[in-house]
Amino acid sequence: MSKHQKEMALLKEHLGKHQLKYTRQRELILDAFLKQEHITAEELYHQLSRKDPHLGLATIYRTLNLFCEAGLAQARHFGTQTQYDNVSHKGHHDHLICTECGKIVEFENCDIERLQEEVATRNGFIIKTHRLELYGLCSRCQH
Amino acid sequence: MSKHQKEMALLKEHLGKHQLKYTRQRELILDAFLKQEHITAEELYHQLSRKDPHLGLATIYRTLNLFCEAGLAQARHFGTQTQYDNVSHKGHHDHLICTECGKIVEFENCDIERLQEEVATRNGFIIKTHRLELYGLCSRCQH
DNA sequence: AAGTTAATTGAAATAGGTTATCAATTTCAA
DNA sequence: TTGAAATTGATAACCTATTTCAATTAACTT
Repeated sequence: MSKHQKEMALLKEHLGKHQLKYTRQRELILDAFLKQEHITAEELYHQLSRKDPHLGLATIYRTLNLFCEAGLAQARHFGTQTQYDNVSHKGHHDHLICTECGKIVEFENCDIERLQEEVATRNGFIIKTHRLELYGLCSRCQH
Repeated sequence: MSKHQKEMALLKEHLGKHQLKYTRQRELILDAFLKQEHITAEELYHQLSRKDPHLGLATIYRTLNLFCEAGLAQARHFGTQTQYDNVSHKGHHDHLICTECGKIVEFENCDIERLQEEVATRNGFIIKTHRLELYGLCSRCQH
């Protein structure tokens, strides 16, 4: 009895619609992925290589991209790497970043998100995800 | 007599503070960069290779990164490439990006910016710059 | 239950964008 | 003008992500 019934059902639905197969690897990767809020392919690869040393990195990438198409994950390019966000973890958060010391504070602001929706609607867009980063100096670095 | 006195002054100030030198290449790249609203290193390379065939791609990358440090440019990762935004282009603008066709709509929203300031203040930060990107589907790609 | 077909996998090669290396050149201060 | 230090161009190296391909596996058929 898996903990992720809903997500697994979603995945199976997507697989069925596209003549894709439900494999041991996809199940393994799904379980590991859903425990995270966001993760890179590389990190997931290392986590899983303990359980199954033969699982290839290419399979991780292929499967994470599959999750994106199935609506379970969302890719976000952050620096040089791609973060795969777990969509079922609804608390999306934004970042305050100190350019001096690198400190990162996460925050969430409903008012900002509402205004974002307004802007999108006004331009005919439907937002699937977003990124907001505020760069500046934290209290300790202001001198 | 360059058109970009202000930006050039900013660059020279940064160079002076960091024991860096003002070179012919940096001047060339600055002039070309400031004519754009945003551009990739590759694109800039091709534009400039007509004027100066010996200008190397590595120099473009180095210089664009320098501009980021000097506060003239801002890097934005889109897909596999990096867009360098011209900060001096009137009023900072944010982006609505279609994940399907790549269409980019620029917008500005004072209310969002005000809320950002509030969040920063609440966390003891002083914002120097920010980045807001909304990803989704444009009106034409919603089917 | 065995056979068939098409999707999937792992390993390695490849791709694409960006950065590091290094000898030669250029800037800038003395 | 000279000399130390930064910069450049060419290319190699790097890193992340995708493609290739033969072997394997899932799922449908009989």
